[in-house]
Amino acid sequence: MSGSISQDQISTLLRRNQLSVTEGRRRILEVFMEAGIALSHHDIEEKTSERLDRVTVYRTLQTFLEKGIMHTIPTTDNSVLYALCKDTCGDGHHHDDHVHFICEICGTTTCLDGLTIPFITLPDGYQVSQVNMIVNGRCKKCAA
Amino acid sequence: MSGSISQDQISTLLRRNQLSVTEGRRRILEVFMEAGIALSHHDIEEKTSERLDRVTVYRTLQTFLEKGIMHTIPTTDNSVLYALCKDTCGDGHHHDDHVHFICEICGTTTCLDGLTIPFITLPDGYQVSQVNMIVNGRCKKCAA
DNA sequence: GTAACTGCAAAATATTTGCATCCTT
DNA sequence: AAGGATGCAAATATTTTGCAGTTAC
Repeated sequence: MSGSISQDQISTLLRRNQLSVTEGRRRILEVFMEAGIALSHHDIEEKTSERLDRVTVYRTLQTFLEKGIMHTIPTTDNSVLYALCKDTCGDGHHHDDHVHFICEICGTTTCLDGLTIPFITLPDGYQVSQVNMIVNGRCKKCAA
Repeated sequence: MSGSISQDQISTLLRRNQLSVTEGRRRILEVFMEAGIALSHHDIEEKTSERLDRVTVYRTLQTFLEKGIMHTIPTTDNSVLYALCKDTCGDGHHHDDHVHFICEICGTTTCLDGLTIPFITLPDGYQVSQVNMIVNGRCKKCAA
């Protein structure tokens, strides 16, 4: 399972974001890549507790959010999930507009940055600077 | 200021949602109607501290979220705001799709339920059941 | 070697729960 | 009168901070 995750990929992602490669950062990225879905802070703590202190998890996630490597996604039950954005991993850049797709069956979260957010017509005089969409539904696998 | 907020309006909203009219619920709705913007839990506590216990604020907000009278809105700094949805106040119904507009200048939050969320094209086979949009920008007043 | 990351301990905050009392209908 | 809402006290949980030791480059 973790064999499919390349350490090179992780190192590259970190370096592209001007971050040193450390145990905490590597481990947290591994967890996200293995999971493939958005995780709560609690989930992450659980999956890293053998190797990382809770405080390191807080600080690392904070760093990742600031760098735009991860994003937070609100849930309907009023909690927050952390998601690794795939295309961000690729190019190390942070985009302003985001579409997150969350599968209601398997929980898979996909960051659809490639998707163009359609123009919406707002009341007269309103100016849009940033749009975030959260799309809930069923992913390809679970739709059938 | 609070003179412009009708107690009738508040009572009606509560009754439409099968909720009894109590001090805590009335006071919290007043605060939101006076403010006109989305508020953090901390804001709400502050504005009600003279009359309500902190625990009542927690329980009342929870109730309002369950009834769909209010919604939570994630912010870019990873915290959560509570917003009273205007059209929900009107008809007492909860809609699945939501568009929230947040003015980056004055903080005014508008729940644009009347707005039709445009169809977005997702990867093959994906099914959409609910969409939430958060639009950041400048409201009419602040755009000029 | 130096700057930055990490773990530990502890403080500060935030949230939940139990229960007795009061209010709404 | 009865069920539910509220306040208070206290238990939990969450998040932040300071500092000393360790690691990455």
